[in-house]
Amino acid sequence: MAFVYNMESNRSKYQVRAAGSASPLPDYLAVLNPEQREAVLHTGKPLLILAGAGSGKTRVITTKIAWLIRERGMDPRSILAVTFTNKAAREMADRARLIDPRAGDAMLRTFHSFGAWFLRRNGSLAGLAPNFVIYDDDDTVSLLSTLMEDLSRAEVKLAAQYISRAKDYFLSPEDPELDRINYHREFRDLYARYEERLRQIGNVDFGDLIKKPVEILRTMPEVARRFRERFRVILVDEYQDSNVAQFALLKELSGPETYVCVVGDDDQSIYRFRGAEVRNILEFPDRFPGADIVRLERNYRSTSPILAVASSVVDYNRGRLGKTLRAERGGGKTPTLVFLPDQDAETDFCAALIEKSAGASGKGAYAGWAILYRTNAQSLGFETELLRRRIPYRVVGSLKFYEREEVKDALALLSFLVNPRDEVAFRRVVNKPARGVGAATVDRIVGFTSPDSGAGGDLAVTARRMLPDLPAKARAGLIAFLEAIGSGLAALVPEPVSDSPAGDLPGEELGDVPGGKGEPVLEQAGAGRKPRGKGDAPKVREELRAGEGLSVCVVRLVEDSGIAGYHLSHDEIAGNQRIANLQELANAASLYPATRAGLLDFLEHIELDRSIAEDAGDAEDTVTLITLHNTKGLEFRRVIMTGIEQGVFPRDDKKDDDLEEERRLFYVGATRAMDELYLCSCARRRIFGRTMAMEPSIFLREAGKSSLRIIGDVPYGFTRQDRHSGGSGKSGAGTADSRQRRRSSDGRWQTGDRLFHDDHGYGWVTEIQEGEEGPLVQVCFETGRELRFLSRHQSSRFMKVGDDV
DNA sequence: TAGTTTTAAGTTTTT
DNA sequence: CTTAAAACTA
Repeated sequence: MAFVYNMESNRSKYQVRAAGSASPLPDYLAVLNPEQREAVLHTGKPLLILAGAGSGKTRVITTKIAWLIRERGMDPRSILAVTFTNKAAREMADRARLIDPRAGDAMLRTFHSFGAWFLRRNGSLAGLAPNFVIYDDDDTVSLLSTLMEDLSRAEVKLAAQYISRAKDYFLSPEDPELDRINYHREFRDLYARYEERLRQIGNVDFGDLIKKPVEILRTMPEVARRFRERFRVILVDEYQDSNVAQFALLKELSGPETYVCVVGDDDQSIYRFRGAEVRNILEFPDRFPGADIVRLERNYRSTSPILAVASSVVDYNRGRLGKTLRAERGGGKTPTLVFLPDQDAETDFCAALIEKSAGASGKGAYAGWAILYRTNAQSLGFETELLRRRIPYRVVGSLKFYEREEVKDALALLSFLVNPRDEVAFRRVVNKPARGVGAATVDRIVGFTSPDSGAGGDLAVTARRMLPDLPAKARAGLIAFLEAIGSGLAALVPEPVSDSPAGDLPGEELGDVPGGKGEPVLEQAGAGRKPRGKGDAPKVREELRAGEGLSVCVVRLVEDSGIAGYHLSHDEIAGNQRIANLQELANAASLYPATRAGLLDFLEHIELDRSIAEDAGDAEDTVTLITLHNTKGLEFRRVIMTGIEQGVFPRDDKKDDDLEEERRLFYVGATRAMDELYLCSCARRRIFGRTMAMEPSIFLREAGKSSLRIIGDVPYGFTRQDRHSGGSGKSGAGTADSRQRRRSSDGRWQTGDRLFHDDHGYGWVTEIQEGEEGPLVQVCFETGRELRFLSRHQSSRFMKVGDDV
């Protein structure tokens, strides 16, 4: 059987034959190195693949999928491969299909997308209707704020984070272990009430997409059995980023017969802050007894000087599985460390460097460059400078399309259409534009809508029933809203169509939705029938055009609800852009059928994949601006890491485990570079509009100055002190020293010192405590306020003044 | 209640 | 500095 395997020609040198083997290996296996091949051909026991950066991890997974189908006669549909990002899932599917087209039938999804798929089919076992909508973090906060009215938004956000973390750790409100997340009684109650409310509404949050499937699998052995029969092979990518709940899901899905293979790199674990549990990978051999480990330690991406710098930094971490990455590429340029006076000089340096190099090389040269930074906010300066020099660029990951107000409004309308129990969506749009339906009315409606009120929790039904009892103004407004919803509903083709563009496997015999999908969710009688054109739903010029499929529904909802008109009239300048965004949303919807199922599918895809389709993105010759986190899995010929200063990278509140995570982030960033690596560090930086003095990041010292070509004004003390001999894991010593120095040069604070603070005016020091984070200065201001400061953090905000002032 | 002004607060990272 | 939330006024 002939097949075509696309591969870069320079890899042909790996086309070897297996030693001692009489028959030649097929090409797609011959290109692998011995360790890679061992990983691909491994069977029978659980397998942990420790894959260093650039060691051909994706190739191994995709090849393994193809090999299982091709050589082991495995049904593609019995293979499940989970990743963490949609991009990774797509890439994996594409590459696996290149080796064998049948791989397209394997289930390749993100953890969350798999969870949603599972719940659509089996959620009813946990009391979840199949028409649930997925709440994002914003919606979660909105819902939570209705449960804790007297708290500020910031406090609600914090609570939402705790709940999200609790679910990451597979902790329910009644779990004793919940104390580890937050030991307050109130939190436990709040969490319980939130869960109850979510259940009544019939929606799920992100955490539920993992947690609920585990609960179902644990309590229903026959469901678990069915899934274990279905999926004989489970592959997990980026395993170091999995959390406790995801581990539990993996455990429940895998029986004694299941072949489990996880791939990861403990040095690239950078999502601890959102619940990733590095121990999942560290303890894999214990949790899956008899597991084999294959190490992929040959790096094909970076030249050895680059790898040396990256490894040197991450070597300072303790608690690693430990592996030695070897560069297969010899030679190469020494990475450059650039000391710059300030961030303007930094942007200028980067732009000039790229201009000089790429401008001269011509075609395709810009695409080789990437500028990396710690926080999204840092991208602004680079954008303006690149724009000024007419250097083409693209910013990865900062497209907040689905977070825009008008888009969220439209999505809320659509969500409500699908699930009229959705309180969050209802509150968001029922009085937008203002229709006289105030908070009092909304609270009344929501209050009357209990699950057993006969309306089944349906807010639209309750609202309609309450119409006669409402004041005229509110009544008229509510009618207008219900009409708009009815109008959107009328745009849907009534008969249930079960196909979806999402590529769900056809003929899914595994746990089909009970009762079918055609169940009416919203009564279509009354308001929706009313002919339009009464003037209460003004057409928004010809700005919005409905195309195919679901876009008809989107456009009609947006126009008839008055959302489009609201945004257009509200802000003349931004309005047109907002209409354009709504149009883009409608365009995206046009790919889906105008059915209830299509709408559900559309919403699910938006919730789970926020990245906007970058079809042409790969082909374009542009510089990439990207956060360090977002670079994982990517590679560039030339990489500039910027803002490598204490306080920025690492952030200065990081210590111990968090600091180690930052160090891994450095490792991830540096190992993206194939040919050239530049590290930038500024002496001054504007933070909150204030210019602050910065120190070089401790990571720069850890990189080893002898491994770097250093240019620019080297800060005092940088070259003098080299890294500690022996290279022990003692991190943070350098920071402590420098803090000490800076503090003493300012002069220590004493009780009675008078000072001036930019925001609070004059005051005097009343007390000094030695806090964990340095001296804690208590100040009494002339305004009467008493405040405490960490002198280390705030030193530039207040200054000592003499007695004469 | 809606829209405005004032104040404060915060800048990781994401499915 | 930018943005979001609280407070205020018409």
